[in-house]
Amino acid sequence: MPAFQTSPGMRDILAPQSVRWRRFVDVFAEVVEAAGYGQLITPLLEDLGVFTRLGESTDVVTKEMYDFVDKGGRHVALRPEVTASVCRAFVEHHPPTPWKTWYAGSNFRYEKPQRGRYRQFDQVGIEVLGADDPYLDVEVIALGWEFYRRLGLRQVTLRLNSLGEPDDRARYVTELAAYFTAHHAELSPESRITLAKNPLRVLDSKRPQDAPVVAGAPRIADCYSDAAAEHFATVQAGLSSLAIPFTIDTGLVRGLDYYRRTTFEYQGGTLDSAQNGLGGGGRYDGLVEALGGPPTPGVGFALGVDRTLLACDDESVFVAPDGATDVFVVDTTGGAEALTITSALRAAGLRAERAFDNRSMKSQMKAADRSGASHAVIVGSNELEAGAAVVRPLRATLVEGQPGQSTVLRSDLVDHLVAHLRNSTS
RNA sequence: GUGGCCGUAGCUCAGUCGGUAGAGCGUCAGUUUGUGGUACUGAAUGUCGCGGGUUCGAUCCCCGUCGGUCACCCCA
Repeated sequence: MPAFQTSPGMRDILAPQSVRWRRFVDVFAEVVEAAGYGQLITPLLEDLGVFTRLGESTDVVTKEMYDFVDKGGRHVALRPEVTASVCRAFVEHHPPTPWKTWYAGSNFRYEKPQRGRYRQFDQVGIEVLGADDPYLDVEVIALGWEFYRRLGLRQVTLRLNSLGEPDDRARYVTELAAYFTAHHAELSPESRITLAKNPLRVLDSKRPQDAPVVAGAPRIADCYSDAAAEHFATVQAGLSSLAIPFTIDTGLVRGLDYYRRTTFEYQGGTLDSAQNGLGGGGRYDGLVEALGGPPTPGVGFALGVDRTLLACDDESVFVAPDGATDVFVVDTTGGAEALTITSALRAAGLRAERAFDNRSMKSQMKAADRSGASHAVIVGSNELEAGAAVVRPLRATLVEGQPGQSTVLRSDLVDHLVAHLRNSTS
């Protein structure tokens, strides 16, 4: 057993999985940059206060934060999400609005790890600050939808809700609290505790015991102001005009309690219900203000990389691209030839590999085969003397009695291979 | 944080009614010595998660611990 291993809920991601990981971010960047979003890179570490502004009733802030006092006496924390950092950056740099940003990176939450739930986990997301337009909500939701489509995911569903204006929401929470208090005895013990902290979250309960009470609860829709109702109607109409299917879920209450108006969540159809939330987001306000800025509306989402990748696995979609090399250089004369040949091939833009430790011809050929290279370049003592090399196709030699290999002068080798590979790939 | 299940070679797992352990895959090397996908032969690798207890003796029983997993919770 190794003396050290990764901390709970944290892990190493090796190739080829890491390749897929990077591709994932690349695809996301392609989708959102096509819509004019610019990447924002923020520190993993922020002043604790940046995150406590997220709200007192969220476990993410109150119980799950990695916080500590640094050597300078500052109370800092590893970010549990990045929306707060985006708002902090907005206040710090006051960019022109609407400010459209995207990000990708790790977040930290001290939770009990499970599959699809890690203490260090990655998210990609977008945030737009400074615009109130319902069509912006539609754009944001549509970009997430388009991203899943680009990955190849088919079984994603979109759940949508509106929490109304802050006043509506406050009024609703009061009504809800009164209702649940009246049905206190019917609630599960866990939900009673939740009720005291945040009545909205009781709607999220997955315990069967709570189902009847939750089903009879007042609806947020009845509390909408005219403005909120109109905003929500426009969002729905916009999604419909883009042919993006959604279902209204009045029980959809996002975890962080800064949301108002539109909230949404993408769910994976193949995942178990406990971990089926692929990503989600919504409209929020008050956050920029809480961080010392002017009143500024915001909207955005964050998508979990792990869960989305799990969903991709279930649908056998977005498989890791193979890092196949083009040419594998076999050198049985000591390795110096392989050094110069691979170097020249790489300079010419080809992916070239070689063997080390002066292994046997057979061993090197095996490695060449495994590398996925389409051609092997073979240099033995004969070739070395003749100033040449053997070029052997590795994938086409299945034909009986046709080795198909040729001897090429070293001076022509690179050009020969470049021409050859261009032909076979196009 | 609470509860259930699990923890044996790099990977997937078998096994010992308690006497320190195996398979497949993978890796490496060979199969008359300059050429890869199949086949054959052979080899290496495990403190049987860790600590303690019971026992003449534990990988197998008991306790604890750590890690994983599932549910709750939370959320991505």
